[in-house]
Amino acid sequence: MSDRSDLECQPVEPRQRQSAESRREEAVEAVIQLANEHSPEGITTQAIASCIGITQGALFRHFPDKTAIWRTVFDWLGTHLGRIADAAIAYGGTPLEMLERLFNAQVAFVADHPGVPRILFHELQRPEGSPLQMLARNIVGGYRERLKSLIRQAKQAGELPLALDEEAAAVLLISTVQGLVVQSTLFSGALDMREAAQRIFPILLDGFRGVQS
Amino acid sequence: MSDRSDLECQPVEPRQRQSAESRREEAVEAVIQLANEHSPEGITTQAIASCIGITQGALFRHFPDKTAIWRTVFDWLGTHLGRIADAAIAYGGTPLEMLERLFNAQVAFVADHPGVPRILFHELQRPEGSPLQMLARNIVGGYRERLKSLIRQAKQAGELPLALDEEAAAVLLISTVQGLVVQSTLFSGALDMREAAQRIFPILLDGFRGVQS
DNA sequence: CTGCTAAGATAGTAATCAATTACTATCTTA
DNA sequence: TAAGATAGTAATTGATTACTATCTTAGCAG
Repeated sequence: MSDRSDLECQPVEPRQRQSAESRREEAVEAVIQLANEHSPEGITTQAIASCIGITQGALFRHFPDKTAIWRTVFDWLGTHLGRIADAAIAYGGTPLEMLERLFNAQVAFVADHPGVPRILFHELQRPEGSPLQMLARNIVGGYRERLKSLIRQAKQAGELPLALDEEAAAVLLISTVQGLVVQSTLFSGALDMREAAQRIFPILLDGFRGVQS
Repeated sequence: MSDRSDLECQPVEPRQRQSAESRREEAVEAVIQLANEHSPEGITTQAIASCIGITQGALFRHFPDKTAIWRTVFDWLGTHLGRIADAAIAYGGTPLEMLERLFNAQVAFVADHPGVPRILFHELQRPEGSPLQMLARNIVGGYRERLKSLIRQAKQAGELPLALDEEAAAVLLISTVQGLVVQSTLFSGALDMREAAQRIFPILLDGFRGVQS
């Protein structure tokens, strides 16, 4: 809030002429990277431009609007997160194995891109029904439906008790990802998120199985 | 992002002269209320001033700086959250009863002030060690230590297994509060946060108790 | 009734924001 | 090789940001 160091990004590249498509992809990466240190509302077009090594005005050669940049970012997030989930489920195994694999895959992705949950949850938390919020809702909601489906399959396979609240369990898994980000900063990044996930997931799984009374 | 409706707050009061102390308290309430719709980085001094019914310049009669406003907000949060935790623990009962009461008290507070987790977690997620981040770390870290202490007591009382990972369990409880905020927006506020907490907490508790093998 | 003080209004400031302009460099291709 | 398309720069726009200087007046002590 005070330093204003401009070395937030490395445009140290040899400054070459790039295609519009390439620049759009670079812009998306820049936004996700900038989200590690700044709130979405604090990410400026100047910062994005500096991050990819072009001037601020040149950014508007590739995007008609700043909101268009955010739309592209959300599209990118939607497809990538969906692809990760597809891969984790397509690998097969028991429903509970798929559930754990999906959870670990999401944790690994967030560990590589810590700004992602910030982007999604920021847009989710605002009341107004902006188009961006609909995209965020679809992404997180879709992830939640996949989780619920796996939990339902685990029930049918006898891996989880039928009395388990599917919706509550799914939301618990989602919020755990966000919780891991908080934990990693609370521990000053001393603990790897993937390692912390290994400690937390068994507790959640026991909770899903319930108490054998 | 586009409407710019100024009716974010209601300064409909009869516009009376107030003491500086009173205005400072109003400013804190205004910030916490504005955090329901905006990210902390998006809360402007103009919005705060409009919210309490004075001009933007008049705000700087009571605060030397904008960071001073945030310091006051964090102080307010620290004392209030600490007071809530003290009350929940002082009420007595078994460690597990105190744990559930503390959890419910925090959920009730967050349900009344949805912007609070946003403020705390926003400051936690940024890497630089700003003075505000130290305050946020103390608040959340202190809450985590209280949770760990209760879990430890529950272990000694035989209410929880000794093998339980205290740290992971405490962080899981903290992130659940944040998860409840996400859930309430994902459900379009159709579900009360307090009610959702009643569904999620038993799952967590079962997870803490572990699987009786 | 009279000053004095502090709360607030009014009206500025420089800096930064998103966005647009006029213009230039570079690549492609007819 | 010349023409058009594309990617880029530099400068500037009006709006908004945090912050400040000057003026006004409410409210209280004497």
